[in-house]
Amino acid sequence: MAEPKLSKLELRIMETLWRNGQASIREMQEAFPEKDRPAYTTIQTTVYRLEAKKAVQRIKKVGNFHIFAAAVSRRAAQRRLIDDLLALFGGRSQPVMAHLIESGKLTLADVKEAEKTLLKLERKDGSR
Amino acid sequence: MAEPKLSKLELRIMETLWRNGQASIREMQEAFPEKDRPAYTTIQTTVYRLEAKKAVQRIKKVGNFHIFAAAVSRRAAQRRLIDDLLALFGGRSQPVMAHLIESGKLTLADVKEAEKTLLKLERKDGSR
DNA sequence: CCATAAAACATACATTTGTAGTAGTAATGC
DNA sequence: GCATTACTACTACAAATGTATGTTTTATGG
Repeated sequence: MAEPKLSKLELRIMETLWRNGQASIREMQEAFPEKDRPAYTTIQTTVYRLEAKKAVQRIKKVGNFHIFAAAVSRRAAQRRLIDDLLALFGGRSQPVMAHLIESGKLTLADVKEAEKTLLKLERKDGSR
Repeated sequence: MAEPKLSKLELRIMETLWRNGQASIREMQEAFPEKDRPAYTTIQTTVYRLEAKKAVQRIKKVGNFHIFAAAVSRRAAQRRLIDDLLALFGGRSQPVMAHLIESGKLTLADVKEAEKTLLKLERKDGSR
């Protein structure tokens, strides 16, 4: 259970923690757009679940409210997401790339950047 | 509801249909590795749900069993998956690429290929 | 024809996720 | 010091998903 799987809503909540470093339930709630903002208790329940999954932790109490912080990094969480998706594609990246291009979400700049990173990696680490 | 969202198990079942063109429940079930193969009725229930979602349809009856075929293409289903994932990243591909590289799943060849495709697209379609 | 085997169909149930209400408790404003 | 407000803790519930059992129907082999 290295990286717990996080749901959509859980991820949206984590985003506030990742961005701010820490936050109260109220702050996490208010980070949602006024239109279509879940109830306070909805966020609360979800944060409790995140806590049960060890994805967040309480770091202190200020006044009568608790302050939470992420216990898993954005990187790790995102990595988990992508690995899960990739598994559905039999671990192959190529179809994923193809779809990204198709939907116009992948720019040439993105690709150039990736290429640069890959070349750099290859130089340092032939073992891939 | 252009493209229904398909769950992990549903996708694994669809895979058989996409690959074979058509299949009976029994065939879909037997496509799973003997080790860790869901019960016949599990597949059946899931196929029925796929039918309710209009992702598969019965095309004929042979003997006492039905033959099903996919009613959504693999491409469309995969596209939906990736769009959903991308939404979690604010629609940006870059983080996805970064993670693919990090996990060693994206080869330089994949990137070169993507680049070629992109360049070709750009020439034909400046509106992107 | 009819017993049997296979498949269909209906139903059930646990877990996860999104959603929220309610009751109790703790700060805070005077 | 106490009313009001804000937050916590507990509970509830529906939809989606994975999983399966029980019951009925349909072919099929003799």
